[in-house]
Amino acid sequence: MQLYNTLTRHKEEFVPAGDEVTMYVCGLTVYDDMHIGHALGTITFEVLHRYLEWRGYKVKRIQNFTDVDDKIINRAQKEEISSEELSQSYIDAFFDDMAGLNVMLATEYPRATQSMDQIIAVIADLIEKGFAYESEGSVYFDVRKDKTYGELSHRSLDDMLQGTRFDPEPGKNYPADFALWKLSKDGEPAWESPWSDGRPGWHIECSAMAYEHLGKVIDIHGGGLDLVFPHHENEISQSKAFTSEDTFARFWMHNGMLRLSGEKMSKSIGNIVRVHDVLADHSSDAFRLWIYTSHYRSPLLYDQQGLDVAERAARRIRTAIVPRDATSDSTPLAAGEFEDRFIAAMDDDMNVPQAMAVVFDLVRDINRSADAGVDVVAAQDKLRELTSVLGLTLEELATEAGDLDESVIQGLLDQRAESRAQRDFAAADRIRDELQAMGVAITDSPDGTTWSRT
RNA sequence: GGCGACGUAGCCAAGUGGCCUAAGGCAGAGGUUUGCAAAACCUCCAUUCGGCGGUUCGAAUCCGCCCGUCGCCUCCA
Repeated sequence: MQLYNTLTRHKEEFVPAGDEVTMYVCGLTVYDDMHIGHALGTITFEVLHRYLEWRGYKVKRIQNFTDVDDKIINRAQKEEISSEELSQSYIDAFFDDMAGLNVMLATEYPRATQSMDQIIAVIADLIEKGFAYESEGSVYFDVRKDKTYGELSHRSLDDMLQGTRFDPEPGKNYPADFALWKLSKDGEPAWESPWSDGRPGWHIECSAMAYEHLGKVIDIHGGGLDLVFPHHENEISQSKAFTSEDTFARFWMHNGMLRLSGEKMSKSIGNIVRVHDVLADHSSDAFRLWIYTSHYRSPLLYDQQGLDVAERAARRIRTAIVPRDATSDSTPLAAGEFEDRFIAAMDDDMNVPQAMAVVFDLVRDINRSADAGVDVVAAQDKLRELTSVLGLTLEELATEAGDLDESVIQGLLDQRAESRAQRDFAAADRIRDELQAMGVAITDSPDGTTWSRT
């Protein structure tokens, strides 16, 4: 499988270093609801996980929660609850959204606050090795000690300093140095350390947790494109300093940003669409199919209509797995060619849009063959298999009809069948409209009438 | 200012030197089927890939310039 590696800016053949694929994905800072940009990134790496497993690899995927951070502290103070309560409530919400999106969970979800011993040990080691220094109760990483600093974002320290958005902190020896440990003010969450009662900087938790759960060198490190600099750059630097290895992650993968009205969807800009809101009137399949129209490294523009379009596309796939009777003796439809094409697409840097094109080609072939009476059972099984690799459920969106008494629907259907038998089509159509208004779509066929939720 | 990405049909979007007279989804047109629908199936729907030059036997794909959009440059998925 070829994967694009941000480090080398090329697609490279991916082979795990050991028996299982080790994957670390930067997760959320839990101070607010999850928005669909977070879902885009999460699903990108979840699909990679599903695909690698389907191809026979064992995968260990770790996704962290940043549950100590200035924004969490501020928000908790505003709501007059503890930081723990606040972050826990958003972690709970996160798992609700994961279930709603049919996301296969990661192997583990470590939290910064539960990895404090490990974080402090790494920082102490970095000081001992001379890569970090203490200053006024805080600890900073000395980026000038790392001659390869900038290798991921492909820029030199000089380039970075030209950015001029540096707000030099008094304790730093050098503006580009970053905090490993921060002294906490009164009333802020704090952990005991050799340097002060404080809390970890943002970057160190990922290195410490990756090391703790996956080892010194990991196969794949993932996250959003906006994390390349400084977050992942700093992770590489401090991790290499700590482990003395010449690399931290063999592959760095970054997904494109979700945009809303031209701008990146971001909590700080405030142009947010919550996962929860999208799932209120769209199936997870529709959300995924919408995402799957574009490649994971491309930016994606939020589009309400795009979700509606995807809903119809989802229905098209669901229709193709409805059981069909074979009435012909001809050879059953084989799906091997489609599977080969699916694999070829996915092996090319997870080209999910291409893989979806294959899926839709299979859908057409199933419908065509089934109409001709050909046995499509095996092909339908293959369709289910391939779509499940992409996390599709092929289940209908539960709507108000879900709360309806099915006997009521059946009663109306019986009435309509009676009307049709008497060729009173006006009455039959009235009942059909009535059902439609309830969210029930009906389909007549020679074998009778079936219904589904819309 | 520095680094980088993108611009393909009405919309979304794949394709990055010949298999492209360019996937797939949605929308649209005609047809089959149906009491009528819906769904499904068949046919059609970009001689063309932001613009202008260049390299090449050959370019949507490589190079240059221009126009437009976006990301990162210590909050960010």
